[in-house]
Amino acid sequence: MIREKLKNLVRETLEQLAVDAGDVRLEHPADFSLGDFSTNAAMAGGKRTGRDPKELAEEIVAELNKKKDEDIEKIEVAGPGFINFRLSQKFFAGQVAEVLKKRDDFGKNDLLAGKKIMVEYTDPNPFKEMHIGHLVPNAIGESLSRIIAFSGARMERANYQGDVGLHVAKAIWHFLNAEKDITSEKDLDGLALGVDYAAGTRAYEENDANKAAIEEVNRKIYDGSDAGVNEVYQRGRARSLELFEELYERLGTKFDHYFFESETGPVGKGIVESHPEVFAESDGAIVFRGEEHGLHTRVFINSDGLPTYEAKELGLLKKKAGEFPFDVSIAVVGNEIKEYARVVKRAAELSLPELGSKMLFVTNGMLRLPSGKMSSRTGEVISAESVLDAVAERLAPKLQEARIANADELKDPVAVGAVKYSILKQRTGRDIIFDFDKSLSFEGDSGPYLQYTHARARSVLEKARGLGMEADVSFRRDVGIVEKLLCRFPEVVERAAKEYEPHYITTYVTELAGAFNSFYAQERIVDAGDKAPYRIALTDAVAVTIKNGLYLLGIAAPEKM
RNA sequence: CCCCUCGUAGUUCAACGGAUAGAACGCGGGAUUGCGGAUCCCGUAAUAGAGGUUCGAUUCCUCUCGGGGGGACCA
Repeated sequence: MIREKLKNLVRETLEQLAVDAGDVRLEHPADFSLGDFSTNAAMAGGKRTGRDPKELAEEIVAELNKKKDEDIEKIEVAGPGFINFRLSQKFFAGQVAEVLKKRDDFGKNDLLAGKKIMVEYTDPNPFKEMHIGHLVPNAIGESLSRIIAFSGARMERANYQGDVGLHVAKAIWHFLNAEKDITSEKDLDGLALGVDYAAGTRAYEENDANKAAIEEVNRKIYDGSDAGVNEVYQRGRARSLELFEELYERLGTKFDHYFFESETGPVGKGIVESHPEVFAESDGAIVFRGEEHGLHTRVFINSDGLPTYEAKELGLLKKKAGEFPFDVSIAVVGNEIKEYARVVKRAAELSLPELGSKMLFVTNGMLRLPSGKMSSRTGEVISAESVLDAVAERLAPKLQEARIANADELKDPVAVGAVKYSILKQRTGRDIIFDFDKSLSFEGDSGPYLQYTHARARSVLEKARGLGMEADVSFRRDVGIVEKLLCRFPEVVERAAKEYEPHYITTYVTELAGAFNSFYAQERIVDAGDKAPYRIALTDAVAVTIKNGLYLLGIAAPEKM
């Protein structure tokens, strides 16, 4: 890659001049007019050797100029001592050709080659409906998965679901208590979608008799002693998982592994019990003394002998490794888990040393409405599905103008894209303000903007093809921002993979789409002039890159819209 | 009280210790009636406060103020 080439060139020259500049760093100047790459080597070197940075920069440039090849047009000193590189038209034209050669593979890199990485995300609870909050880890996890795979790793997706616990008991108790019929489709769906859970929760808080009855059901779920409970449990659980699958499909996710708390609990308990040197007994519970590690103490097995979230997490880690011997295990979890996760990781490092060090948590914030948290006016939790439906509804009028026969088919891909974009446009870990009226306008900085730009480019290409015009990178215009941005895509993907941050891709694709739209407004692509073949090639390269970028965000790229 | 985290245009977000802090929405103005106007162009406006480190700080350190999360049997 050109970056490595330039870096080596600078390194070599510094060595030759006997200048110690520490770690040589190459970056892109903030302004395209300054050049394509710049290094602060002279400033760093000047400091170490006590020399004037600008003077040293001139000396380095003089030496670099002797070595430059046809990819480099100009090397110059600017500002307080930056050395700026300007690449040649020939280089950029070559890059456009490269994009067209690689097509769907453009942007792939080998940062994680040879690594096995498991990504766990979404993590809904059976017997409850997936809510608006699940959209965040789903969008982040799916995007991370694709970025990681694009960076050369063998990646597998995992989903971890809470199929046991008090929330399940509440749902089942209410279902039985209300004498609902498990063979009724309507009752079954109500159970799966959290209707009984909500009512059960109210009953639990209402009086002690209900509370005791629900706790009794909870025990029966654990020991499987009651045939009636078992049947409702099994059917309800199965129906929940089925409904989740429908939503995963709509969102564009397909998991390779499913883990359940009913399985991780016993495994986790076993791990805790077999490591008395790590865990300690306290007030009838088994805890991990986090204070000794600058953290806080947490209970792993409660005084009833049941494993808590923390112990289950250890069990999960072991089960994951059993199914897929990973080098890194990433879990996308909510911010509120952050502090627990640190304790769990430390405990895992001590009890499962070969696995604990491979644990990594990516945290995500909440999806909030501007009015407050994530519930609607009535206080009901907003379901993930209703959010997508609402966005799709908003799109309907605009899609009437779409250039495809069945505009209805576009509703979902565009709605999902709009929602995912608003989640992935910002750094992970912070709350996302989701405003139907403002932040989700489909103009400017948005998912539909990217999809529209892609469709527009495809449409131009189709027209060119209809006229029998061929792309050709050898007829070039003056290189513009579009070309310069195009060849940065692979390094953007690499950075996103290195930092586990999808938003770098979002920012980049938006910038590229903007640059292309400006280009489109200024120059006619398909015309009789001799520059048309190059412009067609450039348009194709942009379409390929936007499509790949959208893919990495988990957003569809329709041919028309 | 302790730990973590975040404070950037009116709003929602960017900025790998670097050059004039960059977009979008909003607001104001405009686009030779030519490939898709869900577009493009111009303008408007910001680093919470005070110190420190550095040639250079939105970024690192300290304190203050403000928001969010966590602090033993729920996740």
